[in-house]
Formats: sequence, C-alpha cells, structure tokens
Amino acid sequence: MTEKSASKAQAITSEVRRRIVDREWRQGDRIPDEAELAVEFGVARATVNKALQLLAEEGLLDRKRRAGTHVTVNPARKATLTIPIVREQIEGAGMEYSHRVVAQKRSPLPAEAAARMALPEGRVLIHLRTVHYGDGRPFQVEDRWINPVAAPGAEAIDFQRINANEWLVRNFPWSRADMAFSAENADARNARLLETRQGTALLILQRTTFNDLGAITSARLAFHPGYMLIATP
Amino acid sequence: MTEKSASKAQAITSEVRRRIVDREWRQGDRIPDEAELAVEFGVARATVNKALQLLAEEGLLDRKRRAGTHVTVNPARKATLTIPIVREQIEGAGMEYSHRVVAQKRSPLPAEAAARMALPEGRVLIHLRTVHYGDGRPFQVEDRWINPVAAPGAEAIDFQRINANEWLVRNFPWSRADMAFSAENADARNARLLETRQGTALLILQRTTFNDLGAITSARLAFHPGYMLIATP
DNA sequence: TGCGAAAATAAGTTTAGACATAGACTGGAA
DNA sequence: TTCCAGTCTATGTCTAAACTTATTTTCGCA
Repeated sequence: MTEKSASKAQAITSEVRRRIVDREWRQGDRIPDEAELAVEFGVARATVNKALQLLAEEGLLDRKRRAGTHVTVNPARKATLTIPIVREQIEGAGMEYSHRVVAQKRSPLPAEAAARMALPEGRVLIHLRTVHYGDGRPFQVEDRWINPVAAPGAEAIDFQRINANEWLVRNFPWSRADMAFSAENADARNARLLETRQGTALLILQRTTFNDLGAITSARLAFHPGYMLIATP
Repeated sequence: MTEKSASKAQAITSEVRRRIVDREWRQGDRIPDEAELAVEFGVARATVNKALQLLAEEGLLDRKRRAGTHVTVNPARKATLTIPIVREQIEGAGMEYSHRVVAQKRSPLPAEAAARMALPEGRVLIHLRTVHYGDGRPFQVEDRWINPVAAPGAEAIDFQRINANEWLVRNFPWSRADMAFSAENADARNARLLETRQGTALLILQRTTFNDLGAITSARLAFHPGYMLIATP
C-alpha cells in the first residue's frame, strides 16, 4: 500500500486509483475480483467492496455482477457544486454582507416561471427582487417566486429584515431540486442593479425546489460580471 | 417504513429523509442514535450507519461522535454535474455530430492558461481550436492546450480525425481536475465560429486536468447562445 | 446448429460482534 | 473559579460469514 490514510478502505481506494492513473490497469481492463484484492491487501471482502464502490461512484470503475470490475473506458466527468448561502459566500470572502429588497409583492406567475415550478400560469405568488452586496458592491441579483401553499407563513414575513434564501432553507427542506446554468446579456434593469452596462454577459443560475406540496420556490440568480463559479470534483 | 426500495439501507434513507422533509424532525433536532434506529427498523446497526452516512453526504444530517446526529440547520445546496463527451451529448439529443479543427499548432502558453495549468508562461504546448456541431449548427467552441509532457504521444496525433477530448479521456486518466463556470461576451472570433453576433452572452466552462506529471490539458468551452447546463442534485 | 435450462460466478447486501476514536462531560486539584 | 485529566458515549471502521441477485457460461436436447 503506497498511501497512508485514515482507513483501510481509503487506502485501498487510493492505491487502486494510483494503479489506474499510472496505467498499470488500463482503460477497459478487468481488475482482480474483490476476493483476490481482499487477500492481496489483507482485509475483509466488505472493505474492498466499500473501496471499489467509491471508485465506481466517481466513475473510474464499472462494476457488474458476474462480469467483474473493469476500468471505465470513457469516464464521464463529474463535478460537485456547492451553492452556499449568499451571505456566507460573501462573508467567507472577507467582505461585509448587505442586501436590499428592490420589490416584494404578490403577482401572477409569468409563463416561464410557471413552467419551472409546474404551476398554472397566472397563479398569484410572492415575488421578490433582491440585490446582494459585498462591501457595498453588487454581487448578485436574485429574482425569486415563493409559493405560499408549499411554504406556509411566507406571506407574513418581512424579507427586508430576513434574507428569503436563508428563511426558506432553514424552514422548508426540499425533496427535489432542479438547477441550471446559462449566460445572458444584462437587460436594462439588471445592468442598473449590478452597476454595469447593458449587454454585459452575466452568469445565470436558476434553481427550483419542491416538497410534497409542490414547488416551494424558484430563484433566478444573476451574478456580477466576471464572476466565476468553481466546482470541485 | 413507507418506502419500498431495493435495499434496507435505502428504505431507511428514504424514511429518514421523509421525516425531515415532513418536519417530524426539525432543523437542529438531534435524532435517535444508530442503536435506537436499528431497533426501530429491525436491522443491524451497520445498516443504519450506511443509511445515515448517505444522508450526511447529501448534507441533510450532521454527525459527530459522541454528540450524535442532528438535522442540518443550513443545508448547503449540493449539485452534481455530469459533463459528457461532446459527441455523446449531441448524439444523445438525437442530432448528428461533426467537428472541425480550426487550428492545431505548437504555441507558447499565454499567461492566463499558464496560471490555470501551473506551468511557466511561454512554455510551448499543443494548441487546438475546435468547433463542435450538432446537425451542422455550431454547438460549442473548444479552445484547448495539451501538455505533451503529461500526455506523451499527443504530438503525433491528428486531431482532425480523432476528437481531442475523447483521445485524452481514453488515454490519460487524471488524479485532479479543476472546473469553473463563467459568462462572457462573444468576441469577434467566437461570434463567427458560433454563427452569432459579437457581444452575445456565452456560457463558458473551463476545465484543467492533472496527473503526476503535471497538467495534462486545459480546455475552455464556449457554448452556443441560449445553452443551458442542467445539474442534478 | 440453435436454443433454453441449469450452473457458476462476482458483485450487492446484511448481520452480529468487536474495537477505535473524537469529543462532550465530570469531578477534583490548583 | 479555572483548568486539566479521566470517563463515557455515539459514531467510525472492520471482520467473517452468510445469503441474494444479475449475468455469463455451459451443456444437453431438439
């Protein structure tokens, strides 16, 4: 075993990964079965199983009953994104957080948002537009619809005082979430709110969450120009 | 148990998730310990452990030795992105794939790419610019640097014939990868290659992979206007 | 030769039991 | 009161053994 690790399973994971990266085991090769590796590493088969399942989730191995374990030929590239709460993200960067609610009112749902939330167009929901600032400079414009049916109590909240994002996250766990990235030229309003020129390219993140009662909320976040979102593998 | 699932551990995962979503167990609450749940569900403690570890990875539970298991107060929103091989992505959408190599030559590395790859500026690498098409319409512009030190054999490949992405993925497993999203206004060249107007907002995905010998390749993908990248939770 | 049933195999899952360990708690010494 | 050392506890990990199940392989029969 070349790697020292907290656990035996981790050590085996590292060693197998090394053999793949160093091409001792090549793409498409069948690797020894769990029982053999258990003997080689001097551990129980369950431990090898755990290690190999990890690598299979990562996409490095393909495992099939009876057929054995093979090194994946075309590993799909997976990445995990962690979307922190805006305030934590800004404070984590050492800046002072503030936010301003530009609009809060009950409005009929437009077609696009209705499709995302699987609700009928025209249904009256709570509509919020908020700008989040770091050290007084605009960081993100949030355009959010909240469904009071799935998030009871939302009508009574003053989102000037409590960040909608945090209130929802703390009070309404979701069972399903959709998320999508895109790019968009800033329209007049977003340009003004983000203090940039109209037409500037903005990174857009759309996110809708659901619970048993339907869509809880759908947010459309426009980041300030030049923002880069980092993903970890 | 409300859910039927392939395995007992999965069934417990679903049931615990349900209790959290239905707010039987609230944010911050301490939940019964593994031994108690094992009795309740009539399984071994190891099975409960597996189920709860899954939910902890998902970010729904916080687990600490001796302190027990608590429902996460501010669940960080995690999403997994799968970046497929372009060709598979296009063919998967039912379109016919084609690509065109606009430029392939050895060039000195510019500062920006050098930083991403942790290589000295000016080092001579292989530089490729490729357009990927679906049904003849531009889908993505790829701007790629390949390091022949970490990817030996790359000099000899004719990337007109073999897609660089696929050749690298099949031949050079990586041990680390960086990935970032951003938005950018199309410059004259990208506008021409993507058959759109200059200034149009484009979604940009940058990706750099490394092995023991250093950076293998760094790619900068510009998607066609309007493209949305979907993430699954 | 072709086909379908039966056997074989490798991974998937579970269990009971054991020990390891982080970290919260306690009680006593300074 | 403060702090430190020791105790306790819930999770973390591992094991050996058994059973389950998807899939491939084999083999006998038509």
